[in-house]
Amino acid sequence: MADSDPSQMGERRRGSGVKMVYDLLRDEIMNLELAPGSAVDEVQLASRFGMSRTPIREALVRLAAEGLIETLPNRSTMVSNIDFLNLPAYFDALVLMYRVTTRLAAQHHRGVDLGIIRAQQAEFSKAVQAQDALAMIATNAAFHSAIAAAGRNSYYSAFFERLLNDGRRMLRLYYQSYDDRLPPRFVEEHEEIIAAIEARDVAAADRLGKVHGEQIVEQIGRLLTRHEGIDIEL
Amino acid sequence: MADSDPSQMGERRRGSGVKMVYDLLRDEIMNLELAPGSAVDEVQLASRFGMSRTPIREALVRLAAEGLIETLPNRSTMVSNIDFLNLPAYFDALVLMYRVTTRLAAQHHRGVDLGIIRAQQAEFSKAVQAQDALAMIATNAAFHSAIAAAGRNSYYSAFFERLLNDGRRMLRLYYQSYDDRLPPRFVEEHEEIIAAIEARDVAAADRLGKVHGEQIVEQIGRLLTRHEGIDIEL
DNA sequence: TCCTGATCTCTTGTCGACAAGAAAAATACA
DNA sequence: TGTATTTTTCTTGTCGACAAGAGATCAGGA
Repeated sequence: MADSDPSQMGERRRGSGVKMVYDLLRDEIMNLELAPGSAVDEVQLASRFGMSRTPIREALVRLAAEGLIETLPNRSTMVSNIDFLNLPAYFDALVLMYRVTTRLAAQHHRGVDLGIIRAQQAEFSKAVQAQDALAMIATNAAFHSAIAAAGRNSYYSAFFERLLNDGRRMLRLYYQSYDDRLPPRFVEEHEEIIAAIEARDVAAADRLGKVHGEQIVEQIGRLLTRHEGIDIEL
Repeated sequence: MADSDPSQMGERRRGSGVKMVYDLLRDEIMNLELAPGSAVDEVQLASRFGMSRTPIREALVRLAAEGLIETLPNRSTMVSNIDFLNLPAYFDALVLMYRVTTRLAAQHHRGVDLGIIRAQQAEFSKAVQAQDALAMIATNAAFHSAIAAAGRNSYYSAFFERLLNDGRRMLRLYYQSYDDRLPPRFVEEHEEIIAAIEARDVAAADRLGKVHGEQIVEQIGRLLTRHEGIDIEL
């Protein structure tokens, strides 16, 4: 909330400014520190970061390309609202990508991948024990991102990553209202997923990915909407 | 190829410049009028479009966000190369999205959708008869985009659209070297797909989407790489 | 000839200033 | 008091200029 961050005010390397602004705003938006619908002012950001509007603008253009902010021509820029109308569609896509990425990881993972996945799972487990909702959401996403990376399909990875990021805001909203408790079952399910991947058991990976995804959908979606559930054989 | 387009040089509405540059460059890149690897110069574009570098830059940032151009820091900007290494991954994703979008269209399409889809199919058929490869690629993509839109899942639509756009460059390359002939079978398959959607036959839509996707993969992929083929039940 | 270092050139990255567009505020008028 | 119209204000969109980085070129020495 400080007007400016002194540690960032010194000499900056040319080109680093946009990335810094982009990363920071992205985090603030996804963690709901910047509320959906709240205004994003270029000059304000410029003075906050001690730079001109040009690099700020570039960061905003990138955020807009990802759908995280919206611009009203000539008028204003604001943080995108969370689209609850499309929630069933979102859940369909999410569950399918859970399945596909887990399945591909079982097929294509190599030596280093399991170590990375296990490290993310350790982080996730730690966050669950600490009841830290923000960390749970972030580490859960990182865990599944690592699995997607092991699947060696950059198209799926990119799409999945985007879905997870979109979901972070909704999940945050959910956990905010339910007091940060999350069933330890998720931790166990993660372990089962890891085992299936390690055993290269594609069918099990697929099934576990589906169950795990639907688990989360159940938790969040039941209250908000009737979920249809696509039933597709891969 | 003209240095500048006089019809576009008059008074422009504020904000329309970026869109125009973005759309045009996007088209030129996807139609291979701008070769992969070729340089993209900001000042050159600025003089070509009769505007300053700022709006050009914004358009380029957006193209970069979509992966259509790549930026070497402080040095240069160029049209992205086509990634032939990831072709199997690309085909997997493409076939899956063919299936998913066709299937969802069979489930969720409404009155207006079929008309739009049929219109696109008519365009496609016309392009095939005219042996116009560029038009075939574009109208085929539009046909499947229309189907995806009828499926009412914006996450899938956006992802699929992106895959189709990525594919346009590869397809163009392919047809360039094979003298623009394309089996009329594709037209028939499109008809079958429309019929399945209209009949709300989800299983048939799924199967036809898969077959149709694999058909295209076969045509293009066989020469370039061994295709693995994901076999997943939806 | 080949390596090393300085200089040059070319493109991008950043800046401050100004203009345009749209909403909000203020004013005029019945 | 209510409404139409003008003015103000606030934010974004665009511009031209300058600086920095990184390769390319060139000069000098072995």
